[in-house]
Amino acid sequence: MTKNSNTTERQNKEQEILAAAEHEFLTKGYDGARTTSIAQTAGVTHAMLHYYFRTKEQLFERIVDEKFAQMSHSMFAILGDPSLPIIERLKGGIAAHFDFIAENPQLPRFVINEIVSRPERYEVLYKRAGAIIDGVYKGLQEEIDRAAKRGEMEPTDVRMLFISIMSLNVFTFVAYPFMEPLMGELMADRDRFLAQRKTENIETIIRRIKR
Amino acid sequence: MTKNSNTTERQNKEQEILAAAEHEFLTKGYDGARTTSIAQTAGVTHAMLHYYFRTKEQLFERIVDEKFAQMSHSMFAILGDPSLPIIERLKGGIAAHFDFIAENPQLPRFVINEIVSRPERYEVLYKRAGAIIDGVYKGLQEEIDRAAKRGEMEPTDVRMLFISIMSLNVFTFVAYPFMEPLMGELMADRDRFLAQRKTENIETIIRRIKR
DNA sequence: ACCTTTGTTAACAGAATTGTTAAACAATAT
DNA sequence: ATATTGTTTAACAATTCTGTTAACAAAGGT
Repeated sequence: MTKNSNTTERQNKEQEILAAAEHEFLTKGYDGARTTSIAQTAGVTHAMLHYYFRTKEQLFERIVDEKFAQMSHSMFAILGDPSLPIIERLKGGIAAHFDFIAENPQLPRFVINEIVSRPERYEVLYKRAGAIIDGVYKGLQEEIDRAAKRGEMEPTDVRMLFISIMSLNVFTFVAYPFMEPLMGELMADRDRFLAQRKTENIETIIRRIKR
Repeated sequence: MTKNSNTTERQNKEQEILAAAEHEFLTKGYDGARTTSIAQTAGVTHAMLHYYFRTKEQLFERIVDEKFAQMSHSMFAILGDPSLPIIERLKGGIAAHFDFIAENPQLPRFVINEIVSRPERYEVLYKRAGAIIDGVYKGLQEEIDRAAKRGEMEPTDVRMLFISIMSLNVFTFVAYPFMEPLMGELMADRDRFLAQRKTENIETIIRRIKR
């Protein structure tokens, strides 16, 4: 075997472990996850898992970092395309956010659970994030203020608007397993339901802000 | 000591354990919860906890049963007062639902996590719940259809409407610890923020359904 | 060919956690 | 008073899980 195929194999194993860990942590959380189960899914002995990632904690942090980055990515998606008129921009932003969460449906629940169970850990991270978000959203707030002055839309607090958008988009996925058995045929066809839900969420928000 | 004061003490201990267990399970989940920690919080030895509730599993189920009942209660609150005109009825329903969750802010996250982590367990429960909800909501759907025919509101699918209401109301609390550090002064005064959020959610839904 | 580095395995150690038990203790009824 | 029933405690058993170690294998560089 050449050097190349070897490092590839090594990377493969690392990736296998990471993939298995992602699935395990996202479905069962840190406490419910078992390193032996992750190793088994990845097709390696559990000693190998420790060889590659030292501890469960460190493996978990790799996943957490990735998921926090994705979560922040998803939130920025709401901002939409600044070159579009405000209403179109928001429509696009809501849709992009929805699609992103649709591809990572377990993401919000995982991130929220993690924050709830160990808030201290993320205080530093949050201080920075809060400042960044503050700055970025300020721009949108100003554009909204101008549009409102022109009478194109209701005066609106961006932060409240964002909470509403996230509520509508995120809840659909966070609560999916809870709602699905209660809703009968409505949710039977997942793709159809999600498409309906996306337009519904856009419609709901637009009606809220259009004058 | 009389027989009475004795049974009272016993009930007190049981209640103490249950209260401690509720807090532990709701904040940390089943896997993260520790029976020793519950016992300590309740001020009893951990052997006593086993004496009263046999196993962690059984103690957990006591809490789950209560929380599922509360969750179902909260959802029925959305139905509102049938004697009111439809718009007023919905306003009241949304507010009642919001207030209920506000008093049990950890409830939805707990119930959803439980369903996600062991769906099999609740299949039976769900079959029944699905049928009940189906029947109850059908009445509201008919009233909405009549109001729509009279031109008082948009034609609306009750189930979609319910998902939107739950999204807006529930997300506020599920994501509270996640959003709070990001939102600066907006969420600094919790009571004020919740009051704002409640009227915002009502306004959002009403605008969606009013013609 | 030899040595070093890296990867792999199996067995095991340590810690934490749930659950049990036997015996002491308290309350009550007869 | 005493038997009975229920409650409490402390010690311990059993299991599960994470993390380590020591021996071994493979590969690469010199």
